[in-house]
Amino acid sequence: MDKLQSLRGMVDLLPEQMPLWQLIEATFRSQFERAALREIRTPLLEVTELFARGIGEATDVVGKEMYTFQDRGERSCTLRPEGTASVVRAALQHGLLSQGPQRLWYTGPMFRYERPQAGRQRQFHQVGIECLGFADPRSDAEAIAIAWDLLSELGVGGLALELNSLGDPADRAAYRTALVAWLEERRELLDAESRERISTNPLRILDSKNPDTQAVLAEAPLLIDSLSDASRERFEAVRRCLEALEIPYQLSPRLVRGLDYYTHTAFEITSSQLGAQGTVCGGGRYDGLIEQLGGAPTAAIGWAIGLERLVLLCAQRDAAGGALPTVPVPDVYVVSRGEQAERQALVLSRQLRQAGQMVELDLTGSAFGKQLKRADRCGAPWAVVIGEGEAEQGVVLLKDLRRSADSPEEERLRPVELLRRLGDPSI
RNA sequence: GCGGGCGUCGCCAAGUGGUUAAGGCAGCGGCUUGUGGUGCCGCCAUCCGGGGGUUCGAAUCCCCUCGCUCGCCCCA
Repeated sequence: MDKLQSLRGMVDLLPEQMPLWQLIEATFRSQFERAALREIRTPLLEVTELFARGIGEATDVVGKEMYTFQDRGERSCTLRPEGTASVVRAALQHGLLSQGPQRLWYTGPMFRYERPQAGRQRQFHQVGIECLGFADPRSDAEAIAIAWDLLSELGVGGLALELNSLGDPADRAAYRTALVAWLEERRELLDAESRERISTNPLRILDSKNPDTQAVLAEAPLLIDSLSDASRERFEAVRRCLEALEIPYQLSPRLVRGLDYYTHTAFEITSSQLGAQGTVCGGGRYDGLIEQLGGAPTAAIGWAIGLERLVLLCAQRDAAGGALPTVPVPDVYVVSRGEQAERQALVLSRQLRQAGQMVELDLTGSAFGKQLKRADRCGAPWAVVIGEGEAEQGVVLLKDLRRSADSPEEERLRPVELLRRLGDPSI
């Protein structure tokens, strides 16, 4: 295939798909506005070090999934694989946090060099929020509620909120020690990959998909049991808030997020309707990240939703209900023939647009029959026809395309009358 | 990085060794030089993702390669 085509995992969004995307975008904008979040936009390209330091050198994302290259100034640059590190960087760089806590949201493309599959591409889109400078357990619940309500408002079904607490770094270190000791005693019972991970990333073993390993793990110590009293109380406070909000959740003691910066509350919202990549929203608290990136110690919580996955869910919902948003159809289709008429049609189209109408102007110069056929097919309710005769008389022909064949409705009007007529919704 | 499935026109799709590769949709042109939804006619892949091989002969068999797709891993 020597035809030019997009890079692997980079997909085009075609006009037909855009109405659904726009509906989703409008929905989250409105949702965020009502929650007093403010939008922030950051560059797609950042210095590599931002992600190495923020997300963690040992993570899969940093270790093997980033688009990293040298720019012409010999700087190591990386296409952002997620939004949180960039938002924190921007907040620090511009001193946003010195103005108090910040509730921020963002959306845009992210890049991860992975093997594409259902619900996963190399360039994909996320929408997310980052609440910087909020430590109260209520902020965890508030953030989760915003995600939950957004998904509910979009009507996606089959959702489940999975919740866990990772504790603070000291809790995690204590747990890690306990878990490694426990695993070492049962090394022979684990699959090969999990055995490797005992030394590299033992917490991740808990996520193993291997059924035999899972059976062994059923008895493993739980992170929850290694939590300090303070961490445990904090987690319980978050749970009480969710209960007050009547947001159902299930505890997932095995839930370990893949980015190093998470602390305390970690959660995922999954859908049974997504195939293998079932997570539509993931997030949690990252109380250490801001300090890690050079700021003062600052508590924070955030999440991200994968838009391709959300679109998939909404499309399923709509396919079932039969109400996919569609591409808008013009109000008026303008047909003309003859040099003078064609020029008048051009001018009239602009006037109609300035008056707020959606206008498609036929520029083909083909026979009236052809132009009217296109007018009909495009779905517009009205056609305006300007021929040589009309052009000379300074009138236009307004045709009602929705009339049946036996009572063709057409009317000669002066352009000013036409503008008034089409501008009036009562016709 | 590792597995499975697939690859014929913009889209859907027949064809599975034999001379010119069905059909439908969309598109374009036409059917008494200016009037639409139907209808009719015509045009629209010298070529079957690409390369090599087997064969008298391949889109149909074999090999390689690229791509798409689903899954593993990981994540949103």
